[in-house]
Amino acid sequence: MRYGELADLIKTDIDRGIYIKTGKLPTEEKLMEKYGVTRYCVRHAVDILVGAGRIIPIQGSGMFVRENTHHNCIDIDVTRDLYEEFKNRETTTKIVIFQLTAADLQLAEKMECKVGTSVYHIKLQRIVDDEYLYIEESYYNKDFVTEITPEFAEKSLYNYIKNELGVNVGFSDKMIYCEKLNKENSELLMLNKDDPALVLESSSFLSNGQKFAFSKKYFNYKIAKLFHLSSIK
Amino acid sequence: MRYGELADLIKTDIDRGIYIKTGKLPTEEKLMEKYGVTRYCVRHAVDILVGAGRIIPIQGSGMFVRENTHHNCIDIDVTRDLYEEFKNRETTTKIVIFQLTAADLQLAEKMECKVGTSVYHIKLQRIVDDEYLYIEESYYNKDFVTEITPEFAEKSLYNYIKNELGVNVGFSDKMIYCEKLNKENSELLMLNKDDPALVLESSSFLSNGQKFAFSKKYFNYKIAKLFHLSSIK
DNA sequence: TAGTGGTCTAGACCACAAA
DNA sequence: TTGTGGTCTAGACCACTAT
Repeated sequence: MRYGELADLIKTDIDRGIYIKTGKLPTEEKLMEKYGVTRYCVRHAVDILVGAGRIIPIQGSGMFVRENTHHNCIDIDVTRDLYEEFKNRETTTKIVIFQLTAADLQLAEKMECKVGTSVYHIKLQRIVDDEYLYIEESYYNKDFVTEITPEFAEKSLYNYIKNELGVNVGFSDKMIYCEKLNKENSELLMLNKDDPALVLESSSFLSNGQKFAFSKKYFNYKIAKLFHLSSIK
Repeated sequence: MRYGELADLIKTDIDRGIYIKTGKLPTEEKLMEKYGVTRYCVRHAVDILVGAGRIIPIQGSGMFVRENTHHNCIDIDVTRDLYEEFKNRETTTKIVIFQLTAADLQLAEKMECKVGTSVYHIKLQRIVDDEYLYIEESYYNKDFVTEITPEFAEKSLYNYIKNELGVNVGFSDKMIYCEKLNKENSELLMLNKDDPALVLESSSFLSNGQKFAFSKKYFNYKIAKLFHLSSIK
């Protein structure tokens, strides 16, 4: 078994709550026995969950599980695929803009591509549990993301791009700030002009470093909270 | 050499720009030779920088360096010690509140401590390059953070707590959202009431899981941007 | 002192990218 | 095909926690 798979198994167990009583994982040795793997595999699997903030290992004491107490909050690292994140909730998507355009100077700069490159431009509203949670305006370089349809844009574009189009997603930069809503966007969020918005800008790159997407999400400041867990060295 | 030390060395080299020409690190083998360490050490050191988003390793191709293009932005993971982050810039701190109080019910809940526990309560303004960048209101459980003085509160409390008091800092939770400023805080940021604020709430825990600090930073929405780099598995 | 996680060695072979 | 990073083995010993 690969350590990535083991990490998924352990994460599933944690989410199922089977370690809630003790508050900690079995020892490394017991995990080795339980899954029939070597220590290498166990440690690397655990490392993944440590990086995600789900496990706090304490030398000499054990590997403590952090139950996720942040309900109704959005993990910064999953904002790439909020459709998936909200799959167990009542989610509606309304597409406001869906078009293929040629990049002008400004867009070309933002997308790090040549002027004139074909770029998908999508804008949508996401309503979760009857609340207007966020609006998203995104751009995809057609050289890499060759074919998008509105049907997929409504759902998980990330999954589609990665699995159907076989795009090699590598890494992403995120920027978080706050600004006053303009009239148009405020109406799309059922808020008032000049109300605050939590803005999350995201640039996505292929594993070879080429930028293939840029998106800007405007979260409803009344309900949206992002969270981020981290261990400190 | 420990892999943590090696990570620091490599990071320093990256920051000094010695890999700017090639855009990538030497191969693992060359790093092994250069520093006289084993592959274990090199890989673990690199892992740390990969986790921090500074290196993108591509199998078969090399370890590419991501130059940090986010000037004037604040890495989410360094918000624990912004004094250190801004040490090369003109930074002024004004303390608004500095007191030792007994936790009431509300504060006890926030600090996950007993009612009546002694808690430091500090509120300050941070002015960077003549701009009112943020205000911070923080609470420290005196059971763990035994002695704080205003002099240290003005500077790097994180360093002081970790190195002078020997507190075993383990991990932290962060929550990011957006709200309208009240009158008092808006004045401390030289903004207007009901202007937006980017809020970063942070809970800090000892490595044994006990909560020792809670803080809330209100960033000036006109100038503050947070960023976060991540690789995607 | 016993048990737990952390660091490290010295290898082997695999998977992927570029030439 | 070659060079690169990724996965893995089978150990050893260290550092810290709890008792």
